[in-house]
Amino acid sequence: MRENVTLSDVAREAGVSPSTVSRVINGTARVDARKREAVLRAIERLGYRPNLMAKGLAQGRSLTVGVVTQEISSPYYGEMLKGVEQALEGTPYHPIFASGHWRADQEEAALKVLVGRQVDGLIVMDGSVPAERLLELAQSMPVVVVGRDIPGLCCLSIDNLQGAYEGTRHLIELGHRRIAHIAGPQSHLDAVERLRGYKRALEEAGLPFDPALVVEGDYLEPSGLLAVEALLTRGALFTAIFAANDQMAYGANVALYRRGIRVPHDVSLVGFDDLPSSSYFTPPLTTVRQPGLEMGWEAARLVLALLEGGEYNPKPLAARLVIRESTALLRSSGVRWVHPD
Amino acid sequence: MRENVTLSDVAREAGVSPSTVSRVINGTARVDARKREAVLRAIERLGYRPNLMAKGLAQGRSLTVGVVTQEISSPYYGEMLKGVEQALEGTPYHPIFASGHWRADQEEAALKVLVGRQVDGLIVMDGSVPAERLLELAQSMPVVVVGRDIPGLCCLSIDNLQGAYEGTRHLIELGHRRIAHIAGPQSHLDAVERLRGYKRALEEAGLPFDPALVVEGDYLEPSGLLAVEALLTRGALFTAIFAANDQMAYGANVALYRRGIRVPHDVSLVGFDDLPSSSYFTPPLTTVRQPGLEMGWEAARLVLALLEGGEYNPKPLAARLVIRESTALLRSSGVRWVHPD
DNA sequence: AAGGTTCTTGACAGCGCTTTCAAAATCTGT
DNA sequence: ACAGATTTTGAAAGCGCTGTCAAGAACCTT
Repeated sequence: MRENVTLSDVAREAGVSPSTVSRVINGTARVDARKREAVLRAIERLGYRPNLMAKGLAQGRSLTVGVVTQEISSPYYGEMLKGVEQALEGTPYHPIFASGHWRADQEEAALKVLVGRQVDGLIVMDGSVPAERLLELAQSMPVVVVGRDIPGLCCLSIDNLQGAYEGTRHLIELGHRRIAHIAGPQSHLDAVERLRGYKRALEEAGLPFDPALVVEGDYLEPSGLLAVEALLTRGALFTAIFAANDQMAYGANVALYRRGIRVPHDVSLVGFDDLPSSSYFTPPLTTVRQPGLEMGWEAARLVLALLEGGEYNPKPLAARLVIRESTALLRSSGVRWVHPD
Repeated sequence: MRENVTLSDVAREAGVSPSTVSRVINGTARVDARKREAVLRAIERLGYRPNLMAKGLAQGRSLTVGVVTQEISSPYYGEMLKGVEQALEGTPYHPIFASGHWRADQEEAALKVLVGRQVDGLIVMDGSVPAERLLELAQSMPVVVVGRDIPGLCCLSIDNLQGAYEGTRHLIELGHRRIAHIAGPQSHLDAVERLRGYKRALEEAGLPFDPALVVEGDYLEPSGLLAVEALLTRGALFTAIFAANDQMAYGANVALYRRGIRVPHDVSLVGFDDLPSSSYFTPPLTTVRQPGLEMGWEAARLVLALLEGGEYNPKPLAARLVIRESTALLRSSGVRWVHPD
């Protein structure tokens, strides 16, 4: 097992030409059975492993697909990445990740890194790179976008408005009339869609929209906590909260816990995403499930299809309400309004 | 902005030789100021981006470091990966990930993929690839191992025994005498160390070790839930639980919640890891913090150092108890033993 | 101004693999 | 057994870049 066994070493060992070795490895052409055997044995004996970089250079492709996420450690992206990884398993392709950290400039940097590494295809998750930039990239390689809708590009996203609508609607059906909303950053399309879904459900139920009941967060836990604090100190009256994602719902829950406000006894809480940990939350969180793993999977199958020039119709992905234990009927016996201190 | 601008294109455009272009790009030798300018302008004008695969082939290195995790979507590894990513930022290296899914064969497959992609260095997190295999790999490239101790290799790990000892100790100091332990899979060294830490704390306090109080889980939430169920149905008496990781603590908490057993009022709970979500758990979880991000960071700095042939003394990383709200003094007024139904 | 140094530069040979292309080997049919 | 059709095979030219090497330019020195 020497240092760097190359294809030529194998060729010499097997007594054939490098071309032949290449052919048996890739199955690109018929090769006499005896020679094939000899080659395989030589490969075995030498412990040969093809150099993918050389192969990539020669073929003009790298057998990698670039994935731009916002934050690799976020549980939400974690699921998607896992989906991508799974979908690519068994194919010659391998994912390579880069994070945009929710900032357009960092996203652009991530794209540059991936392009420089000659990725053959690209999956872009959320983010705020200009659409034109993505369209430009799409001219030279397959690009699929998750979580945004860009005309002219393969996009994969759920109906955020519909999901938020259902989450809010669930609360209304439980009898809640004053429902607070912890919104996501309004610079993100999905966040504004969720806010719209919330409004629509209210409207349809004939409930007034009260701006004092919505606070904007940044999709991270602390902002959920802060949002509830804000709501409480400004004296807002509410019996339920619809958070634009699970992480903010977690934060909200802690704030409520600190005030001795019990979920769902005093206040019902619904999130959005259904992170893996949400079913182990206490109480298990009612939430609008966003199929992260499936989205990652479908995105990857899609680039693969584009790469091979084939067709692939991604399964429609829908947000779906998952009712667990953080929501309950509004207590009939007189509403106990939550108030500051 | 043409399709594939190569270095020679730039050379032609700037009226110099390819070598010169290479030199100004890499700063490998002095170049006349005027020519340098011309080259830079040409690069700009043509929108040239170096092909890293070609560069890699020519230099015999890929500028990538391979990272073997067990599960890319796990919050614990998420933190470590983020650390690696951060540490590599600004260097010419980029991480490339592959998951072992807690199975030796898959880990081996992951290693093969990474080696085939010519990674220049390797970070292996936990797992059960045989030590000899890693030693063998270490002969041809820098290898750093996180979470295991392998003589002859750069290893990074915390003192699991000490951490578990402190977690258990904390419970004892709060007055608890009957402390259950949800252990990790005993096939993993860290899990057995944590069990040992638990035992040592007990022993030191003169408390008996009761095998009926320990249940083995698999580090995932459901197993924590099941463990508590098991404990409860077998009639075990306990006032506190020390779980070998946070995820199992989450599961345990749900099981307790379902039975109407309140944390920390009735039972105190401590976890291990301090996942990002643990401080937003309800109640915020007391846990033994394992500095995932720092571990990832240090591991990456370490391979970098090995790669450059430099020296790097990683900061010592210690597990440290983080006291939050899931643990409380044993209620003095008569212990209310928890029992099945 | 000539000889000696030191810099700057371009030609060229790879890195390990793929992929024509045409020669060599094998197989047809008669 | 032989011309012709059909494989199977190896030589060779890249893929885009780096790095050695020796030639040429620029600088000294006396």
